[in-house]
Amino acid sequence: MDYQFKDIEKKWQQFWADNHTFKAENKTNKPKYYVLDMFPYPSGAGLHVGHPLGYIASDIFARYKRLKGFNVLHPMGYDSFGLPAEQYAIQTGQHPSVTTEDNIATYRRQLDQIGFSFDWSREVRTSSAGYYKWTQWIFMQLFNSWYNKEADKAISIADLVAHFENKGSAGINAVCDEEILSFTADEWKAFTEQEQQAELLKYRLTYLRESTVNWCAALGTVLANDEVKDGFSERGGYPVEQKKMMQWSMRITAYAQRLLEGLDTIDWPEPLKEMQRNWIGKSVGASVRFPIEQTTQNAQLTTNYIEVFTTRVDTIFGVTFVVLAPEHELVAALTTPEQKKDIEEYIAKTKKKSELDRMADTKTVSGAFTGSYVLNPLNGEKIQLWIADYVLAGYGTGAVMAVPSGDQRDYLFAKHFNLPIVPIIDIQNIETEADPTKEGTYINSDFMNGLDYKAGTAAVIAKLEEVGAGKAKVNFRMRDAVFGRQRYWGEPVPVYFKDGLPYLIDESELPLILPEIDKYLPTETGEPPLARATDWSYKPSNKPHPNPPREGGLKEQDGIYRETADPVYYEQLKDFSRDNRKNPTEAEDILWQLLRGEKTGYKIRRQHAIGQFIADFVSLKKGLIIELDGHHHKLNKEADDARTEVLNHLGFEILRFDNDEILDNPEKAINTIKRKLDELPERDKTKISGDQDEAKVSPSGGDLEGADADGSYAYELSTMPGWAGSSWYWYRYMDAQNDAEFASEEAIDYWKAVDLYIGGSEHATGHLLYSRFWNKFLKDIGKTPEEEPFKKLINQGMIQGRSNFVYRLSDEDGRGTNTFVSHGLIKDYKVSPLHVDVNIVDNEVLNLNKFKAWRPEYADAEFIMENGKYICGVEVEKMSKSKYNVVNPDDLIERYGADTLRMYEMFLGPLEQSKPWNTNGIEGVFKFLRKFWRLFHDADWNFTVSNAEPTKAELKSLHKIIQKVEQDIERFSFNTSVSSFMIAVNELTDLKCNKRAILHNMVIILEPYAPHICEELWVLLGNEAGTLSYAQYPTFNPAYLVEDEFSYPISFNGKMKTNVSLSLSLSNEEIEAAIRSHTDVLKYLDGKAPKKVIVVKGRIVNIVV
RNA sequence: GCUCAGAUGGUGGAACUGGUAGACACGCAGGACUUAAAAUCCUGUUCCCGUAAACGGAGUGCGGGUUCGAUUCCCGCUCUGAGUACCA
Repeated sequence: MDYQFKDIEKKWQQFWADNHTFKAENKTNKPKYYVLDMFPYPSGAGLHVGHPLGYIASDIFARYKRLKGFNVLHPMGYDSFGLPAEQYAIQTGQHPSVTTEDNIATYRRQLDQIGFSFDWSREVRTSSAGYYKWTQWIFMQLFNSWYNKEADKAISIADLVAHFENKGSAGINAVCDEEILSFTADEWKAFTEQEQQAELLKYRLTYLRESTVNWCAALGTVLANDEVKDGFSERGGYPVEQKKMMQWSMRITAYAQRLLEGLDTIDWPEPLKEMQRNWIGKSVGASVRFPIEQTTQNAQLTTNYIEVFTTRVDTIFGVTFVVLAPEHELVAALTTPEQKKDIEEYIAKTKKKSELDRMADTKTVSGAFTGSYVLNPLNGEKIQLWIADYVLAGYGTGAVMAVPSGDQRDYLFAKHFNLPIVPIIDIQNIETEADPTKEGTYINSDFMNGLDYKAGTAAVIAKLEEVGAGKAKVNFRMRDAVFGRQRYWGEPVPVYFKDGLPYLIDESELPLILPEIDKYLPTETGEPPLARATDWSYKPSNKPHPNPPREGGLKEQDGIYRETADPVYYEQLKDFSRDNRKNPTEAEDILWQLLRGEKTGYKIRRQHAIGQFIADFVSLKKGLIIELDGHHHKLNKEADDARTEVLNHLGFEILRFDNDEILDNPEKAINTIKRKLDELPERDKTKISGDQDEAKVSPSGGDLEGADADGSYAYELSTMPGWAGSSWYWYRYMDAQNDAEFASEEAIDYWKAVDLYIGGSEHATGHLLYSRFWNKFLKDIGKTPEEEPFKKLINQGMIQGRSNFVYRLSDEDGRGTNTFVSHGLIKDYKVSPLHVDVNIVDNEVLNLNKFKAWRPEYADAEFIMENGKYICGVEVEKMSKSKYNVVNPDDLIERYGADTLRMYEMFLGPLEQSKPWNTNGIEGVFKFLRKFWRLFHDADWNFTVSNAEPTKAELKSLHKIIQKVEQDIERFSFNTSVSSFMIAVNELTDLKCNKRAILHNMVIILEPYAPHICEELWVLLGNEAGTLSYAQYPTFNPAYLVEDEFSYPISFNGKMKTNVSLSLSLSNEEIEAAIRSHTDVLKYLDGKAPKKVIVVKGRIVNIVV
């Protein structure tokens, strides 16, 4: 039979699933190997061709390791808490768990048909209670721990309490908040419970504190730094502002040094390590205290010095002014009455500057003088105290000592405000700019004069310590990570409040189940969505948990729909409408072009907020809503029906269209709409209270301050951030069903750490850093054995989209015609480019019939072609629906099969390289698999293999590929191994080889790449089904590759001219003699004598003339 | 600005420690089979000169250098992509 990939692939996928072929055991006598993929967030769009790239690579590696005799753990799961499902819930009322469930089903179907060897019995979902129980549990361990600098590890908070009770705060060296108290054991015991808890909170590894956060009003939540791009949220692009809020934080800074050092012990791509190093941002320097001058001291001051951090403490005698950040807490107290106006104006100006302006404008020098002075701690010199926005409140101490001779920003500042510039190094050149050099010796520097950088720095630090004005210090750029957001779809934080202080719930109460709520937005007073929960008010008692697990389904759906929106909700809704308008779907856009303005005779608005909903299109006058059901709506019919009912109540008529109806025949839809509009009477507006556009909006921004103070609720309302669940999931795979522990000790001890982790570099400073942090913590508390969780990491490159264009001819008035010009001819015509679906273009040649069928208005399209073909234009862009360049793996599998897709994705280029997707070469891989299939079959497609002894040439081909593929897999060069397979099969085809001895081994080594076809052939060869995955990998035997002769390339002055075949047994002298007298060589020498002959045995001969 | 990665035919890419540049595949051109198309197979395909072959010349972003020999190592530059950004 011909190669029937569809039947074969279906058959074996079923077989693997039925027989649990890839189930990993937690204990065997085989060596273990753990291959991990970054688990996906199951988005509504499903997989595109770029997603599986890394999964295919890891699958090849996992299968290869199995064949090499390893017990392989290769699991998959879903990072299923997150914003998109929640956004969708807000807009539609659909419960995020339902959306998530649907999306996971799609992912699973798509993953299954690619033939991955995942052990699905270990699947995890971060949003399932059985999983987040342990995320909450880890949170509790962090809450119960503090970081002991002495031991350089996390220790139980109980030990800290014991120490306080015995010795007070003396002798504790902890990573903790700045403003800890000093007390004796007796004083500690005299503290109230509340005072003790407040003090302990300053030490805990997860703690509450007021911090400046990135608040995104549109999303109603706090975002992590890596979720904010240029002052806008990464997801959705909404504006983000800085805001103070009580927030859960994780003391990741306690681990800064270990996170930095650990990088040297792991096999990760250098750029990725570099990103983490920069993110951690270690700088070694000193902190120095500048006493505040007597005359400017006043009663409001809480200290009598300004502390700065510097990496160039050696330049202290070059300090000519000190600068505070405008937000520095001492600014007000240090401003003299004469300068008050200046300073206040400057601060006001700075505040107004948006994040964006500040970034765009790094050149303008600005600042203001406080009127106060500080003293140089080493020579008592009087120094002006300024404020300026180039000093950041969030880094170091929010104050710098300015050395204009050595720092360019200080230099510009000094020039601008006419402050002194003092050179301090003899060879410094400060004519036009600062000179940060460390060469030379010091001048104008008191006791340092004549010393060099190294000696000078040591001397200054010694002196500062002697006078108590400073000490050596290491500073990190990394901040503690915010660990909470005011959202619904995440892990509830297992904490309740007493007297305004957090306490853990009892461990036996875990999991603390996410409660049901009626809608997914902050409350009117700005509290997080969890405040809406009516069946959830956690009380720390022995009563049964008040929040039993949800039974699923949409039973309470009706409750979601109210006829009027509350003002906060409505304001949010309008934000979403705005965003929706910017990103219309294809069908929406087509319809909008036909409806916009008053083309129908009535004013139509699109993406307009009504009640609790956003209508796709609406005529407010006639009360007609036009809804377009995209793909996702189909999953959602119940919810849509319910909202139709509510809208009817409000006096609206609803027309619903399928996406395809619009795409296929927009004219028909328009006619239906027009008829309806004419038919309908004017809407009865009394049914809805007030016009929605004029709804009063509460000014609340969702501030949480004091939320617990009035006792209105006693439980934590924020949920954990997206990175919580993904910071430990690789341990759950080791023992996914365990209900007593996050994973058993035996399982963790067996699998230890991930041997190979494959995923994108976009997680460099998020997931990959937080995971290392939690891993170190889990090790500290004795739960896991390894300091680093991911031994080796490979970044797969991003797959970009590759768009195709057609060129529509314009008429004299510049309007588009229905004629299209081929790409090579566009310079001769007036045309406008239009995206065309890449799936109807083959090697840049447009399929004319498919194009005519693509859109009804192109049915009569005419073409100006070149050489009888219509050639499309090409551009590399992001893969996106609106650019019609999304290539879906489903379509390719339908046409070529999973084995071809797997091999083609690898053949595309080096795994780590980003590249545009291009389907052009896929035929070549498909042909290769057919050719491979044909080796086992005769001309009539009958399975025929010979038991004859293989020839020397056949064995050579085989062993060449065995060696090559092994080398390639070990260095993750999958593209070259695919090429080698093609070479091997081409050679064996030329040799007409159908020997069992050869083909048996070929099937084994190809299995990781193309498992389905190999399983089929394996059984045809007479082996037992299912044994291939664990077959004996063939051993490379170099004896088969030994040659007696080598065809030496002969080059003259490095230019290759000819070849001479010689025996490999000859010595260098014999080779040289043979070459010198060879007729071909003599011909090239043309009578001249060679100056020198270089012989590299088995490689090359070079003749210098 | 800083840090990192990269630049090779019409295209994706190969050349692993300095040793025959362009493997493998796509595309293209020509041919076989066929009434025809598809499929399949064969041949050619870096560029320039040349009808073709032989032969010759140029050639791995640009300019230099080291070397018998450089896509590979060194110096300087250009461009592209990614990360980061007043970090004291």
